[in-house]
Amino acid sequence: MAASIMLRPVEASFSLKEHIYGVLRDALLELDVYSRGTVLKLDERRMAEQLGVSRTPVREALTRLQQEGLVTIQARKGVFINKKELPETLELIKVWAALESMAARLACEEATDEEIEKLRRIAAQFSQGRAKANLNEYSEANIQFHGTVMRISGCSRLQDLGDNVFAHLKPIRRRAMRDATRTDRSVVDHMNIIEAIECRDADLASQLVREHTFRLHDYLESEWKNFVDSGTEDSSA
Amino acid sequence: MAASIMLRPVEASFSLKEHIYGVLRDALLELDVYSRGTVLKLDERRMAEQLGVSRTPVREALTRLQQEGLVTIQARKGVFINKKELPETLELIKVWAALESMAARLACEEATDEEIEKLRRIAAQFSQGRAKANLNEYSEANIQFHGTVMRISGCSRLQDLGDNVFAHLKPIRRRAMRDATRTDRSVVDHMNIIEAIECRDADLASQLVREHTFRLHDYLESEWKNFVDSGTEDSSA
DNA sequence: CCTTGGCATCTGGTATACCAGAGAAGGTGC
DNA sequence: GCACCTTCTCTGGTATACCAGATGCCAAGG
Repeated sequence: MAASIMLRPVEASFSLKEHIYGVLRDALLELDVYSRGTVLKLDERRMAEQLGVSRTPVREALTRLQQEGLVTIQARKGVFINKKELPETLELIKVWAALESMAARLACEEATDEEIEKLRRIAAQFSQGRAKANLNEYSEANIQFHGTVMRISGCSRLQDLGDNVFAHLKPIRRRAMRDATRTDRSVVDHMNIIEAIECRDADLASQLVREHTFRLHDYLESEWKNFVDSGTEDSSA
Repeated sequence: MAASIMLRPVEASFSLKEHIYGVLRDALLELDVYSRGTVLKLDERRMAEQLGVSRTPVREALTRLQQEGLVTIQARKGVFINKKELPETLELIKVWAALESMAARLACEEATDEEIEKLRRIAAQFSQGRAKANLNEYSEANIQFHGTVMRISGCSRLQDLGDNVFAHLKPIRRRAMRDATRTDRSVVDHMNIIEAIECRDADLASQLVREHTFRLHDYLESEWKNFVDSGTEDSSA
């Protein structure tokens, strides 16, 4: 006792391996792999040195990153950042559509009135006008919206996988956000989705989410060239 | 020039880490975690010794296995096999339903006539009667069927995730296979799914696959107690 | 100038040593 | 006999040393 100062327990089971995994992952997801000149090769030793740790935790992190699809490790060659080209990106979107449309379906059964209210609140943060005015804010609300749908589904596995896919698409979403036409459409979509969930219309909610996501799919399919910096002649095979 | 003998490249980059990952994964998936008395704790050192390698490749494999959800690594405690209880299993099935119903939808657009023919051939391997007569054979064809639908979708990411989920459900499927009533129903379902794909009816195909998968969901929900050996008092929280 | 063989070097893979937390076992004092 | 404290051991985490394949440079030979 004695004075009984409050000490919050040190973050339980902190480990370098975990920490470094997070750092690398964030860095990779934030990295603009589409601009020219981005270095695609990583160096275990250099990274370990920069982080002030040995190679071991770095390697464990890289192994996980590889399994997650962010990098490719080639024996005695090196670690390479997986540059996402159009086909991979479109596949990710399809997976995302699969997961979130199922989440919306489940949400129709599981959602409480409070949860639906929360969705409304998130969506209400941006009218069509405000969305265009403050893209960052809108982007944040957008992420929250989709995350909330996933959570309401009550299926944590669905949510985890969805978050993962979502993270991979983050750089893309950031770039796609600029298009004002899409923003408007997106706001309307969200409202319709909420209504479908409120009506407990699982088929409709599922369909709306799927169509909403596929709009991003089709948009990218036609506008991809504007996403990679002009003049990139990298795509060989 | 000059004779030009054909030489196939030696097996590309074999590594212990990869091999051990496969071995452990297969062992874990094959392991009957539902019977009493199954040891849930693993020992890095013992495993490394048994496999005749150092701890390093074993640890890398375990890290990947953890990310995959098969084991949980607790610092200074041990590595534990993740015993799948009913809730987790039901979540897996929902994810599976999400992935495969999307795959069926995509298959309606992508499938060539040959691919549909292949589906028919797989399904034709077992009539309702033969399915019951030879469960192993039916099981194999069943796996092939679902795998083929995923592949036809043309979305490799969908396929990979699906395979992974499918693998986790393998022990469950094996046990659920015994129920003759379900077998009959399953055969009919598959035929209907093929027809929907052939008619390019994406909504229908998607719906049929989803309902087919959810039949397993509901079945487990009601029959789970018969899957774990009677008398297991393990489920605490 | 082009080919070719060898060497220097870079990179991930593997083995091993050591660390510290967690838990159980056993001893000690009441 | 019971509670508490010490200590011992087991476990994963981390650092480090060494290995072998992959690559590229460079020089010798045609």
